[in-house]
Amino acid sequence: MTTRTSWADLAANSAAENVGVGSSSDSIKVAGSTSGGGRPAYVPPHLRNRPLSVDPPAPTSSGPASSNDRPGQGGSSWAAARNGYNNRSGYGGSGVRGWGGRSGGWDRGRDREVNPFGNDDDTEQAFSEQENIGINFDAYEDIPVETSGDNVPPPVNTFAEIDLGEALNLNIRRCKYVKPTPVQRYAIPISLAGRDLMACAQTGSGKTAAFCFPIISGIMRGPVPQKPLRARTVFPLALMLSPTRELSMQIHEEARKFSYQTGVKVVVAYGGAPINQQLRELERGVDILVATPGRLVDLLERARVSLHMIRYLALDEADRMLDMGFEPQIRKIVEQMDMPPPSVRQTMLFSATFPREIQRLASDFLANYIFLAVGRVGSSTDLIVQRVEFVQESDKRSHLMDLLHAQRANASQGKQALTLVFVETKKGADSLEYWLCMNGFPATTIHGDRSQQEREQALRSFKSGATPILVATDVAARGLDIPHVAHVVNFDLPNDIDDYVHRIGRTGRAGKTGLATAFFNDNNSSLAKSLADLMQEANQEVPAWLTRYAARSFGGRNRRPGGGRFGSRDFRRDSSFNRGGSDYYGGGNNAGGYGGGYGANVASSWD
DNA sequence: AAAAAAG
Repeated sequence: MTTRTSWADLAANSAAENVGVGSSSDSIKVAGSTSGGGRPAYVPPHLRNRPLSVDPPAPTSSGPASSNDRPGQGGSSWAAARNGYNNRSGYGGSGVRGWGGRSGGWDRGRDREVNPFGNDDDTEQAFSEQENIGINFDAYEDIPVETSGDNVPPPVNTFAEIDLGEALNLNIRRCKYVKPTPVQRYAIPISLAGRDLMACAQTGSGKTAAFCFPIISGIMRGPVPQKPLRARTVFPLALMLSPTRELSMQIHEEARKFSYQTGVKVVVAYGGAPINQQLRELERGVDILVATPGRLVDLLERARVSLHMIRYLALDEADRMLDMGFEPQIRKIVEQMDMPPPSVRQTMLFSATFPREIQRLASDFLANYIFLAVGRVGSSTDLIVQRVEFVQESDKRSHLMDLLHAQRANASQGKQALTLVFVETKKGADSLEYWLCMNGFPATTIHGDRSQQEREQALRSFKSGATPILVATDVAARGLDIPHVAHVVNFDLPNDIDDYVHRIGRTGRAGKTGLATAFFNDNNSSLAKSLADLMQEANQEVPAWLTRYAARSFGGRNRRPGGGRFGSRDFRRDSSFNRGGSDYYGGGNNAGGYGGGYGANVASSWD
């Protein structure tokens, strides 16, 4: 019963820190102010753009100041939309783009760029009173970083050292990014140098910005492309692929912020949504296309999109994109359509975990690439308390109920903290959701059998706190940034430790503590070893019974030969990489840039 | 074996 008590406490604490669930905000962000005196907390950069005050970002000297830049408030034009090298005209059949020189407030027509920062103010203000999360950049100093490859460009320490262009710099300020994160410090100079990149890094640490900034900047500086004239076919210059629709939407939203008033047009295309609207967006011109593979293939086969002019290719969650299910599709897009070869385009792959086999596949897409692994001090994982409980299948529901009751009992302000429950199957998700609702716990569910509308509605309803419990399959495991998730429950454990890592990474974000509870039973014995190792490395309490399980079970794919390590080592440095060995992860024992304290599976909350 | 991704 002691464990039960500690659960309740943990859940309550986690809940207490996460009660700031807004009533209607879809994008909750944290204060970018100084620490409240607590222990240093890591705040992902994309969560830092919460205004410090009601005032808009300080205008720069480059243009006349305006008190606000929201649409409908008149023709503010303080961001230099045309800044020297950016004189791109509307190609792709869209006519002239009119963002820069708009005249008045009446022209909210098709060429009016909606301010992606505009809608945040009201909701953000409400949160600024409740939260005071600090950004601890000192923690970065200790982060182990490994680079390999020829002539690796040196990292930078500030955005000022990088010449990204004035419009982009302005957006960086609007996002309240003060200083580049480690992955940005390394990846941006590498990308600006035109090099291909394979990077291990977490989404939450500014990964999206790390590949967006150089791409946007490169497009702005690059020559205005002479695109082939082909009716109804568009020729994007950059392609960003991701494994789920929601993640593509998220990347699109981020990229829109970064490219605001740069003249660079970002369009998203994914399945499950009416294609006609996406086609219309494309026809209005596209520089950066964010897409999921299926819809993109559709567009390519209809010849509505051509990859002929692609200069930049970015794969997010690259290890997922190249796993068994996705690989043929990705290969088709990258190798069998009209995309320029690796030596002509610039390719960037990002993922938290890079299994050796995936690295091998990925290297087909790259030319003389640089491998980058940005580690993280162990303390970051301390933000997530991991618990494992032995629960038989038949007891799972009542066990979950106990957890939820404890959370509810301890919830402050009557506001239930957000709980994300992962299950193995879509059917299981529906059935658990139904059961929870029947038992008085407002829940919703997200999985691949639901319509896209239902999926998006579920996510909104969860984020807003209307249904503070979200039952999800692995569709929600990767990359999604859902603020205020206090508790991740692995109702069914995944078969792959990497999936576990991605799942628990949905909590413990934005410097908040998070709790991750896993239900373990005989069905999960193959995961025992890797789970125990992972928890051990993250300084978590490993139950004795789990250690016993780990000792006697062999976990197939999850086993890490040679003691295993976090999969962030360049497989090219492995002398055995061309022998076709069966190692899942590249690797020897701590042979690389990571010291001893950074061993197996410390990937933890990485995306 | 399941999930995701086109319709």
